[in-house]
Amino acid sequence: MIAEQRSVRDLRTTKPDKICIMILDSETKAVELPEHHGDELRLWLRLLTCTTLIEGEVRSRLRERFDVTLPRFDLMAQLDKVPEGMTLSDVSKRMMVSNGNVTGLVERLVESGHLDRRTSDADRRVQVIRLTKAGRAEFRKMAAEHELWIADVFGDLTPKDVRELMRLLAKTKASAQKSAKARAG
Amino acid sequence: MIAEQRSVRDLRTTKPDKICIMILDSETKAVELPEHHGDELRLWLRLLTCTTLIEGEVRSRLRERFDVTLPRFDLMAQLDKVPEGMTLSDVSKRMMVSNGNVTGLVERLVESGHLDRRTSDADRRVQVIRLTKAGRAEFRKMAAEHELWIADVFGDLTPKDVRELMRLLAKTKASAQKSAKARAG
DNA sequence: GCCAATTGCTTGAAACCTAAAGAAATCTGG
DNA sequence: CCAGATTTCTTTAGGTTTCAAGCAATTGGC
Repeated sequence: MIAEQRSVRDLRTTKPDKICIMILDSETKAVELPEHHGDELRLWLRLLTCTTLIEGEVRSRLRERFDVTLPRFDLMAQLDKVPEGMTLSDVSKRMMVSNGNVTGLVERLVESGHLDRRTSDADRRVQVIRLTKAGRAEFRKMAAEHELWIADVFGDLTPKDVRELMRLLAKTKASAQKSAKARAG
Repeated sequence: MIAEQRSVRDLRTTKPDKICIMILDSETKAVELPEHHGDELRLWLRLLTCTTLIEGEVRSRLRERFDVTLPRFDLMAQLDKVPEGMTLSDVSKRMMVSNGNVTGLVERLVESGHLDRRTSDADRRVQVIRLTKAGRAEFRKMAAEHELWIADVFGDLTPKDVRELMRLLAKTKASAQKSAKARAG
């Protein structure tokens, strides 16, 4: 079982099982490792730090300026893109959160008048939700500022940096999806 | 109020308020926008997608293999780096979560025998927490597999990709911190 | 038509998280 | 020394989140 877990893609080409890799990192010092995965781990931690940092910043600003939570904003953002509305399942897939989570979130947003919810005629299991007129207006106001915040957060990156990051993150996403699929499927 | 919010770094050097920027992006098509922030927004969404994807994957595997949650794993990871222990405030700063959050998290980990907690002699407000022997042993086991999962998740990236991502994310982090500080400070 | 599997959503329990307020200990400038 | 500010941690209230279990509607095979 563990042996299977260890068949990491990195090592597929190396045949023996006990190879030691000698790494000379001029910036720090020489390190010797049986398997060299430290870089990926550091990369992951840095990715996580960036996201957490920015997410916290956006969360604070949304609360300060509009007294709204990030999940609500995200849900409204999804709906803004599709005026004819979407099902709860669609939302949960797009937001990458659990189904039960969306139920509660939608409940509160319907309650506050931002969302409109109706049972589908074709399939009575399905709930279609849309932004109300008021909900859409409020979201647009928030979204406009939000875009400026984000631009500011990434303000020190050159256009080239942005393009390069986009490219590398696309590659990362594909790699991660492949890895997730390999485990589950 | 809004006017203040609009002083985005990008635009600081431009004096008039209604400049239109003409951007010729050879890869896509010419676009004309009063302010060009769409790229940053897309970048942010992609960053968030990557992190959410990987985080979900790690969360699943931790639960499956070790029946442990990600926050607990993260907390133990922080403590593993500092054998002599740290204060709750240290932990909350490092993990970038609220103070009250750490209180509950630590409570449960002390309960389950993974953590050891004691009041500091020098300052009786301070609680110092450390991994117990059992806690450390269990963490090391989890960490070893975790490192392989992460290597697998980033498996399709070349070493050069990894280096470049590290560099760009470092720049992103610095930019985001500067932006956050400018708002708060 | 009928039964089983699937799909869409809801519910409930436990954990996680934040912001804000509060309690206790310590520090600091008279 | 001592009152006020600060620091450290806990508590509280309100949400968010996941997972698992469950219900209801639909679909597909026979």
